Parts: sequence; structure tokens; C-alpha cells
Amino acid sequence: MKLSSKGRYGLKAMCELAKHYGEGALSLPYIAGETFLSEKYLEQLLSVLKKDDLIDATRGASGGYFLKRPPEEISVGEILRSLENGLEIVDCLSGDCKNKSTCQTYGVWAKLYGAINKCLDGISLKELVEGE
Amino acid sequence: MKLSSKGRYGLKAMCELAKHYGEGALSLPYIAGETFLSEKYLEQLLSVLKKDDLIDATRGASGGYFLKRPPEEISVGEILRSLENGLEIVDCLSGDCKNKSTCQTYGVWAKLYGAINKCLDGISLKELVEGE
DNA sequence: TTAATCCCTATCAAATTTCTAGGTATTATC
DNA sequence: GATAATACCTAGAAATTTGATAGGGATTAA
Repeated sequence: MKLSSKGRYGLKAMCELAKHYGEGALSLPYIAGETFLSEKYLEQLLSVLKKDDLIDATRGASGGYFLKRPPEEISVGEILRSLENGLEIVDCLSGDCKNKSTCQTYGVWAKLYGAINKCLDGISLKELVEGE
Repeated sequence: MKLSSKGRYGLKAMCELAKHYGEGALSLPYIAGETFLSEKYLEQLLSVLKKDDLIDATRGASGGYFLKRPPEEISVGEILRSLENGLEIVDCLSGDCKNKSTCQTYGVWAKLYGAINKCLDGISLKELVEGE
């Protein structure tokens, strides 16, 4: 059970944006430089985060990306659910599992899913960039 | 972030063993039949669980597999750590990450790792087969 | 001796993830 | 108005991981 690179790298990119919150937009080349990611790869991560309304962007010369809300109002849970396309650790949590009622292990996944979300929703982006 | 089939199926096999705890060994073909898994695949899962001392086996005719401890003394955490080869959701939790001190996101993974283990260690195999 | 069982390890196939690449649309600035 | 800097979109190559199959060996109750 591993978090994907998308999640790990995307969270770092979000930290970078948080660090400069309020200073206007950061360009893709700049963020790529700070996070040591290729521009093309980072671009895809940012597009996911934008689709999920966590960041926004302005186009054209001197454009770039920026957080849509202040860092203290964005949780790590939101960010990872966006990048990982949900944190359901087993498929029966997403789709409608018809054996839910008789399945001996369903309860485990439900509890674990709850614990993961509770943990991650309790950490704000601000905490990360301010070192707790 | 998905749990592997190994984890899901292996836990089901453990439930089967728990259901018959104290009744002697269950053969591979029997467990395979109950869990709807191929014998050859299930065999690999059981070999992992055996290596990690959660189950034991007797060979030869009328041999089979059985829990090494009573179901109430085996946690789901132990089982999944065995099958998943650890529950470290990122590699820096296992190996020695040299950037631990400066990494902005390390704290997140550490907290999450703790939450996952705490949750799963709090559920015993007995609870699963007795329906809470 | 036989048949039923666990044990070991190699390998194939499929799926997923990671990353690269090329081109398009937009816009501030000169 | 031209230019250069930017974000946006989509296809797909490459690498890795996962899931599953297969064959043969060792052990032991009957």
C-alpha cells in the first residue's frame, strides 16, 4: 500500500505555492525548479489540482499558478484525495459493493478509510510550511 | 493508494482459518474452495503468513494450515503488515531518509503511518469472524 | 507404497504508473 | 501589432509492479 508519486510530488508543489501565498502567481518553470520535477510532469499534477479547485492559474506572459484559498484553509486530506483520485484503499469502498452486509472484511476497510481521512484532514497546508 | 490483492485475499484466508480455530488443520484445497482463490495463488499468500509466524502447517496426507495463536491474539495489523510487506505508505519511512529533518512532508507520512497502524492493530481477527 | 498434502521458485501476462513529447491558446510587454 | 512567456490539452512510450500460472520436489498418514 503505497502513496503514488503524484501524491508525494503534488503535495510538495502545494507547499511551494503555500510558501509564496499572497505574492501573486508562480510560473511552472519556477515551481519545477524548486521541486526538482520536469515541467511537463509537474504540469499534469497542477492540472489535477486545478480541476479540483485547490489552485487556479492565469495564462499568458507573467502568468502562473496560485492557491485558491489561504494555506490554513486547505487540508492535506483534500490535496491527496485530489491527486490520488480518492483515498479509498479498496474498490468496494468506492463502487457499490453488493456483499457489504455479509463481507467479513468490509468493516476493516471502512474503519481504516475513516482513520486515514481523519488524520489527513487534521493537517493544514499552513502547518507544513511553517514547520508545525 | 490501494491495498493489494494479497492483503485483501490473505485476510479472507485468515478469517477462514479463524473460523475453524481449534479444529485442526485446514487443507489448501479446502481453503481455496471457501475463498474462491486458485490453490497456487493462495499457496503463496499462506507461505508469506507462515514465514511471519502467523500460521503454521503440517505436511503430508491430512496435513494443512492452522493459526499459530488464537484469533483474539492476532490483529488485522499484523496480518496486513505481513501480506503487504509492511504498511509504510512512502519509502522514506522504511529506508533511512537523509532529508528527514528538512523535508516538509515527512511529518505527514509519519503521522499517517501511525494512524493506520493504530487503527488496524485495534482490530482482532476474532472480531471479524464473530461479526464485531 | 501410495496418495494427499505442503514447499519452492521461475516466469508469463496484464495492468498501472511514471514520465516524455508535441502542439495549441492566451496574454503581458515592448 | 509582434513577440515571447506562459498555461492548456492529449497521445503514448517506458518502466515498474502486480496478479496469477505452472511444474516439480519433499514429506507423511494411511
